[in-house]
Amino acid sequence: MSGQLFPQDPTPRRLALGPQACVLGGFALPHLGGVMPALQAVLDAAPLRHLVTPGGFTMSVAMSNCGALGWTSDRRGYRYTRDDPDSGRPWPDMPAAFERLATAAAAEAGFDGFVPDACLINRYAPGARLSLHQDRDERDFDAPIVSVSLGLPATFLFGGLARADKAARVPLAHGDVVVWGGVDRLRHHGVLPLKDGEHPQLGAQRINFTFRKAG
DNA sequence: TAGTATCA
DNA sequence: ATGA
Repeated sequence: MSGQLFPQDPTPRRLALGPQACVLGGFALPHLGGVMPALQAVLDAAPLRHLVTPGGFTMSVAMSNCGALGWTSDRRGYRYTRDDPDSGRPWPDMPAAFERLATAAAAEAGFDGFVPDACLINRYAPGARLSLHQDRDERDFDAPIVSVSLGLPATFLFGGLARADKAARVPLAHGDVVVWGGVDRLRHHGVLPLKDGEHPQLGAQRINFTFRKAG
């Protein structure tokens, strides 16, 4: 039962996290046939890597990107770049299957016309985590954030505008999508350390896509 | 402060 | 496991 927010409901499942924030249970599942091969191609061209924070710590989550802009971090700070700093080449194009999934999920959550130009790919091995933070490196905060969960279940933290606000704990399963925007766009969020396990399709890992309009 | 460790 |  761990991570099963929506046990036996066959229809579109939604859980409100705020006025303009929600979880869409299992929303990504019908799209995965097109998404998984594309993911493989993206990671072949831009391998996952562990970024370093401005404070000098290596992140436990391994990251890559596709789309016109990619999120990166190093000692100089956080930013979006056109090129992969590791290869010097542009980030791989965002696969059409990725963009369709993101746009459909946003529309389902009430954000019509979402066109992401950035997809951050996060890979969580057991133990990997992401501490509470805000997404504030984008040019404007008009567009929502669309976050897709694949593989092992995880506990998502959804806090408030202030970092000290108590964060809700939301179990996320394979295929769940979280969308937040509008008045909820700058809410803090994170992921608890991933528990060990084995997923039938993805093995001992969790993959997360975070779609944004960064530029 | 997109981090970690330690200690209640 | 959870929070300071």
